[in-house]
Amino acid sequence: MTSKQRSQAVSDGGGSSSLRHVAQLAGVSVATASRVMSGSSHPVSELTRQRVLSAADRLAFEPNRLARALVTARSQTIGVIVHDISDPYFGDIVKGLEDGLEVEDYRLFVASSVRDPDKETSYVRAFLAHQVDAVVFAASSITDPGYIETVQSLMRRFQARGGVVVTLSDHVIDGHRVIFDNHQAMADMVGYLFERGHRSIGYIGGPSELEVSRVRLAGYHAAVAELGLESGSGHVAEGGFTVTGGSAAMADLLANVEVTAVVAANDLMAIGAMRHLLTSGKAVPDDISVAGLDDIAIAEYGPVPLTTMRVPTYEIGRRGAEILLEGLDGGEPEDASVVGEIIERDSVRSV
Amino acid sequence: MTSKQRSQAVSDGGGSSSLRHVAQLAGVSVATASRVMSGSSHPVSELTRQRVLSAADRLAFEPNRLARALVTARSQTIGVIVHDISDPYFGDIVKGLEDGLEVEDYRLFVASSVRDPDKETSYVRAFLAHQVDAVVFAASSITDPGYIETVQSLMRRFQARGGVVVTLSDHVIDGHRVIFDNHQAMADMVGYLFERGHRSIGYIGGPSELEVSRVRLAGYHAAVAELGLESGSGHVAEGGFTVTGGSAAMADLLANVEVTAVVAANDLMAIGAMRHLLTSGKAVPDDISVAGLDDIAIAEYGPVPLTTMRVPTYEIGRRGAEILLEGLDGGEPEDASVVGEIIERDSVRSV
DNA sequence: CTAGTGGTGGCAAACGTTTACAAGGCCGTG
DNA sequence: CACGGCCTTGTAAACGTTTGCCACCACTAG
Repeated sequence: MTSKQRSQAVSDGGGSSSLRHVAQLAGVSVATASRVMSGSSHPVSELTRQRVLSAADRLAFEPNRLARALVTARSQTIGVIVHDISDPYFGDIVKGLEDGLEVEDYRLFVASSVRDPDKETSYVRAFLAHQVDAVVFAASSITDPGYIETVQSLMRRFQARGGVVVTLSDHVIDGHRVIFDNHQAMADMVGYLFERGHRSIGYIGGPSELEVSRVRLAGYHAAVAELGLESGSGHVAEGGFTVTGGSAAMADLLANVEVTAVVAANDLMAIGAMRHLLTSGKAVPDDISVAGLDDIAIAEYGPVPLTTMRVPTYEIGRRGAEILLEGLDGGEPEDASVVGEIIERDSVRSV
Repeated sequence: MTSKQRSQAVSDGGGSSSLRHVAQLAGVSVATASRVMSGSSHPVSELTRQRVLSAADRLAFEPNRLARALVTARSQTIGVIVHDISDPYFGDIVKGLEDGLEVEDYRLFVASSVRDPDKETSYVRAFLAHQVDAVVFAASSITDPGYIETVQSLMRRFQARGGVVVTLSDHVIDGHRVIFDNHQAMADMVGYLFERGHRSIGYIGGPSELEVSRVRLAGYHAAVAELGLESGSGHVAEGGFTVTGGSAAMADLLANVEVTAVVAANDLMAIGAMRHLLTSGKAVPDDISVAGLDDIAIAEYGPVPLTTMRVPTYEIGRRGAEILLEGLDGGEPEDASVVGEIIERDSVRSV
């Protein structure tokens, strides 16, 4: 035994031990130790198996996943891109992913792009460098030509060498998808208001740079047209996807047209709209009804409990995980589709 | 050139390329290629540097971080344990960590323990197996003896081999800390109510299994004693850390004692308390003032905008990142400390 | 003209695994 | 008694990097 070997053998209580130490202690070859620790299908006698196991136990051996990944070309890690992890919308999705992936022992890298194309591509690159087995885009596309081209090509190469990619929101990249139909959701919400007797329905839209804003607005227009409702450019106002954006847009709307109901592109804006209404002396829903879309946590506890449509974020994550696992297994999973549900609370009344 | 080599050289547009391909294309050794790609201090002539760079570019070479980590013993990854990533409280912290770590190019593993000791230890083990450079406990301790012992010993070994550990919430593990003084925060909030003229202040507490509940309750008691306020067992009620928990506790409190103000262990419970008050015909703040603690997003937009104390979650993450970086650099960073700030909104009035 | 020096480059080992291949022992069968 | 085969184990190469050590070259100085 060289002095180097001795010092390692003695490191029992200190640093991390390798398969070599386990093998040594058990009196077998590294190969054999590997076979029992990795659950290989290669047969090992019960006696030696026990010896290895107890040696591993005594050394508190934990296999080095990096080394394993290097040879198996499977890292058991997955990269997730979100817009912003502090946004519960994405938090829920990530949670769903986590739960769905847990059984298979995958670890998640999470990165917030804050909608910056450069950041996002750099994160994607980093994921690839870390040899993730899959990357999931939880957030919808950024509409930047350079970004799209780069990520597109990166992902193609990735897929060519066996990588799996799944998108959880409207995205241009090709990969497996779980789809929430924002167009239909908004149209349904307008339909719901129509059924409650509303005939003049205003729309408070989000920033047009975001794919999801456009899709939801299109859903509103489609429903209005189909139902033959009043509409004109005065019926729609835009603002940022925030409470203050919603307030401002509500003010614009009020200045132009008379409506009995308003639907907002998301709940935050709906809450802003309510606040503006309330502070300017109008009652919700008695004077004007307000509906949102998303069903974020705040929705239930706002100034007036908000009627909205729940988008099943957690479930989106779960389904994403299923698809991902199937893809990783070499299967060709079908895209999943997920539907919303209108949550009736107090901000809409029948007329 | 063997056929194997050819097929790899040709894989230009397909799979990922290794340093060997780059070296080959540039007509240099792998060692030299490595030196330019890794920014080694070993000198390389400008000419060959350019040759390597352009070869790397043509092959879209991206170094394999796993292989690098194996030899350098630095993975550039960090494991983060939270209670629940869909909880914006933790989302904010993680965001802060992300932002603080971005410049140094670290990747984050995130895992939600959902306060399950077994899950949490298994995640910690997994992080170690993936050779993270640091682990951060964003969530406070789970009070389970077996859990504590296991994690304690795991972390000691980890630190012994150079790993960095930082805790962002009351935690028993030793490591670097960023501290938010929950005791003081609650005492300050009681003091604030006192200054507003309140002399009979009720307390709505969270589940006693959680360290943070106990600490905040202790802060309340300390302040009440120091200020010489009315108090008795009737003045405090407990419930889950949720809106419904807050409602129920509020009902209990009302049954036992008369108060002019109530402070809740967190904002969710404060909102629950307000809802109970409002639905049972009492006005907030005219009949009873309500204060919370945390300043979650909902706080501002609740039934009545909530007066509360902001705990600077994002900043906690940022500071955690700084400490972590310093520790990784071999330094001995001091613990950081972070303070709250009372946010005055509409739920408290002076009497 | 030779020896020393400094700047570049390559060889090969190492990190901790997995796994193809081969080899040894033992048993049963012919 | 010899041979084939199965069961178990070991040997060594491989994954893609980094890095210690050495070698080479061109200069410069004596």
